[in-house]
Amino acid sequence: MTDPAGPRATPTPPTSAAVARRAGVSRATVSYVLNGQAAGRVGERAQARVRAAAEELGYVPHAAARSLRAGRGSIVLLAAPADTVPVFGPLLTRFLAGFQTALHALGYTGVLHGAPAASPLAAARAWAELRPAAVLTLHGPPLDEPAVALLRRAGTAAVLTHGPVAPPGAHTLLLDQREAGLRAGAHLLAGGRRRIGVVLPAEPGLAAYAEPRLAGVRAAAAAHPDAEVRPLDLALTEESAARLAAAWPRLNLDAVFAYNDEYAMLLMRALQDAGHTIGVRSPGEVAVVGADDLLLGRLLRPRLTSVRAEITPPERIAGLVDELVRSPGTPPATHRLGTFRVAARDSG
Amino acid sequence: MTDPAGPRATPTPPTSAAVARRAGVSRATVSYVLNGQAAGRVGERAQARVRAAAEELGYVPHAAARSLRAGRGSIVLLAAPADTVPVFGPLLTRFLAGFQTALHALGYTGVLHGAPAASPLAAARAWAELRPAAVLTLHGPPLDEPAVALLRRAGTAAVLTHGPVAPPGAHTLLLDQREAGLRAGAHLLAGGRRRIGVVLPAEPGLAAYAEPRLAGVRAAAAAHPDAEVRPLDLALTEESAARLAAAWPRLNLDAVFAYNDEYAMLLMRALQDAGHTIGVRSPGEVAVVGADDLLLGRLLRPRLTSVRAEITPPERIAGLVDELVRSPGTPPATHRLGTFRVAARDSG
DNA sequence: CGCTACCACTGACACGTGTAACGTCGCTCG
DNA sequence: CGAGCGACGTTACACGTGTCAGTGGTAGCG
Repeated sequence: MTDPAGPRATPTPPTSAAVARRAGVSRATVSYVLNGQAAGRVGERAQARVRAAAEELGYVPHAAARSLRAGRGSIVLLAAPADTVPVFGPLLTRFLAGFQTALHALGYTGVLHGAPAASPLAAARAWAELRPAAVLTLHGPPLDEPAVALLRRAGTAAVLTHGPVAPPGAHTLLLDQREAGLRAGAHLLAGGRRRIGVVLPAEPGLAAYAEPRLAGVRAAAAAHPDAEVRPLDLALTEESAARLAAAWPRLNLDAVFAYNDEYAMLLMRALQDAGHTIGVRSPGEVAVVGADDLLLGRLLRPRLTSVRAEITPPERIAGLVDELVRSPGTPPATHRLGTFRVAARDSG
Repeated sequence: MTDPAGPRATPTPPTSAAVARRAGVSRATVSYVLNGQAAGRVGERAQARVRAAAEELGYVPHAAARSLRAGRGSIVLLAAPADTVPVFGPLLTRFLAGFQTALHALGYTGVLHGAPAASPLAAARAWAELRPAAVLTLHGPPLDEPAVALLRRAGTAAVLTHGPVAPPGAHTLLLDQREAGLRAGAHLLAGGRRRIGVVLPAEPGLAAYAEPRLAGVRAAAAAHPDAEVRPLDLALTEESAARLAAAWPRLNLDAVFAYNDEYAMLLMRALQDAGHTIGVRSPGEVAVVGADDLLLGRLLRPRLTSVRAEITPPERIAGLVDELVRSPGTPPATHRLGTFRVAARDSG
């Protein structure tokens, strides 16, 4: 373990004891000063000396030691199985940035960890090792019961998971995917469409989203006795889209709600290439509605109609997390993560 | 701090001492067994008892205590200023997923942290608190000298930062953006184009990439005395693209290399809407080359030509990190993160 | 002058873990 | 029979931090 090659390979980070020695005070005094507990306990001069010493040595407190002592850590873990990370859309990444900033302001360290998806329990173990103050999932398969139990047992004060309903002990972050389908379906039905295809992505991580969206469309269609809803499988490749477009005449549909703007654009282009017309002006056209309202959806012609999630401001969620961490007895509840709205354009 | 509302709010996580009590052995024995150091020290029966007890209690080691004892932590920090996180493209997120999995296999915990961008030094402080085994940046403004010094002083064994050249003490991860420009420029020149516009994104975080790409195009043009290269500003909005398209005739260009497929598509659509033709078949057409080779680039017509980065497999980078962590004396060097290649399609 | 109150600090402990050093058996060999 | 020796465990310390309980010393007050 001792490496003769390294000259002074790891020059031992400065500790609070080093700061104390340099400032000529005790270690306790250093701690009080650097944590703002010095009022009425430590004189001005001593405080100044401590601060100067800390600055000169480049002292940075050791988070591990601190959270060991404090009993609870200060890190907030945004957990995501590794294979779902690539799926992160611009919406989520934008939220993520704001969230981490907000957490920082509250004294936490927000961190994103994509564990290997092999076993969800193994992932939870890896997360539990960090003894995070809170764990949230926004994406991918939600935490299951054993995972939540493990985390709770490891002292995690707040566990929040997305999905329709969280296992016992965990709070629910609700971005009701059903609502997305409901809005899209209602929009298409109001436009006179009755035979609606719903694109289900073939990518495995996304089924958890696609199912409730499909259910939402079905719920919207229930109000119209003559409406018909049919699921369609589509992978994110040109070949897959071409296959679906080739089969289109047999399907006898007049509208599609795609899982995503990307899927929508892919399919729309394939339909156009197969000779179909996209839009809602005449009954012969195919109406297409996507989701996420990507900028690129406006580049195709006609412009893509899209269901957009309006996410709760990240500061609000950060505040919620803080609250839950500080009063860990709070009974689990459901918290809205956002709502959906249709951005109507030309395609549907 | 004591919360009367919480019944048994935090049921104190099980420690190795609890496992030891339950198994009827000492704490040291537990440690040996659970870390695989039991060969020849602990009998089979005792090992079995320890493992069973750990399982029953749901014991998970406390990473903070462990890294406190070990001196160095096991977390590998992927650092990114918060405002650059939304810019993560599919390439990087895909890399990220594989990287975290590979790190996990090597015994590290890979974690992504977007610190508030306010002060780069403050961000480095936040990172240093975690005493990570390694810190890398792939994106955004690279680490500067004080940040690297702070991290090194905090005991971080390996600091790797992207960008043309790393500050002293840090390794360089090279994804040579100049090369992207070089390839795109060479491709356009080989296709007969001579007056090349280069799109510089108005978004602030991206200047660090855009500059060297521009330089690369200039370098490619240097071989042709009659070639001309002109920078163009463009924001990622339809209005900005329309403005640029309106000014197009005055610019007298016959090709564009855009920062990104997104920028490329945006501009391409705006040019088309302004009556220009995209392609390379006739001299009157405008050749467009993007970057990143997004699937969506193939949906527009003509299909978008693109410069694609071929990123080093994440396992390789993870192995490199492990190597550097284990022999911290290694003098800083430059490591290739990938190379660029042109995916030629119809637009340029 | 005695008592209290306050100030400016310090000593010491606990948090959970890994591991080097140190027993304690039971057995074998000289 | 004692010494030596594996096999099997344990005792004890260190890591860096936060904070409770003191501890002198000085000043205020009756």
